[in-house]
Amino acid sequence: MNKIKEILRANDLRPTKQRVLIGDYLFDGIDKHVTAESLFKKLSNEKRGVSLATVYNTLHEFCKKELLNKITIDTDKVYFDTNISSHHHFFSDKEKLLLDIKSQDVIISSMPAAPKGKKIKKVELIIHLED
Amino acid sequence: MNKIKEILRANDLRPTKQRVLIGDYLFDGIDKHVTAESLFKKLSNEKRGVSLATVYNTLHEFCKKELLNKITIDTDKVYFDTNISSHHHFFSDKEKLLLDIKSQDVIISSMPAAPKGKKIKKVELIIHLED
DNA sequence: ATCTCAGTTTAGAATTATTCTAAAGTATTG
DNA sequence: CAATACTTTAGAATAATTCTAAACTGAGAT
Repeated sequence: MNKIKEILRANDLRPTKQRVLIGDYLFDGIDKHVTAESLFKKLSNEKRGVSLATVYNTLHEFCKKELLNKITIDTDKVYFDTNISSHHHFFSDKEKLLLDIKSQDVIISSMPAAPKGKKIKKVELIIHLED
Repeated sequence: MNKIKEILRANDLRPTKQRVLIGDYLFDGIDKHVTAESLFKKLSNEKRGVSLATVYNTLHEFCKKELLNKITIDTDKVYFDTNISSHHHFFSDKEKLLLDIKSQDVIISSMPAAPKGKKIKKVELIIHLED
């Protein structure tokens, strides 16, 4: 029994070869930050490849199903985080390196109310680093 | 005496027509969020225009001199904030609307230490909104 | 004022992540 | 197995930004 296939079916996504390949890599139990490009390169080594378009499609589908967390911190690349529990990030602008912050390490003790007619979807704290 | 020229000179930037025009608009006392494109359009109405390349150059120079705050919240546009005091933002992903949060409305009572060899450059809290 | 030159502006080309398109392939259901 | 709706894919299209190299200009020296 392939865990990924279960997950895909549970989310109304057909377990195609490509999705299983991508899912197997992303959800192997180790938290990861990937970009479309990094994931594409990683999987190009596999015998059966996946096209870049499919990598994009799949990342977006996984995001929509909340299997991945999209992080837009940098203008020229979108990061996807396999850790979907609430947590924040360090980001080194120079190396374009994204690091997790343990959730207990940040305490936000006061937050504004959302503007009228809006709800809070997500709170994202980014600590930019320099040398 | 033109205030912008003073500011430019104080920051080792020659007070060219274009920089003065841009500075006059940006630093008129009213906090603003602009993108290169929005600023370019705004200034195109003026009699003497400014090229898009110059808008980009100038925004980056102003950022480097810390006259502006760069906000990268969205993959496809960079925002520049004329309010350089420490504060946070709401962002509506749907309308791509950026709103200031009054600095006293957010209290971060616990923060992690920076990783070894790094310093904290900037702390950015973004509250994503939905309807 | 005029000259000189480093600093600046500019149009247009180049770059690059991402999205789109439409044709070919495939999983699922009956 | 056949029908069909969902997927994948290569390559084109898009769009913000950066680059390039030529023309222009501000500021100090003469």
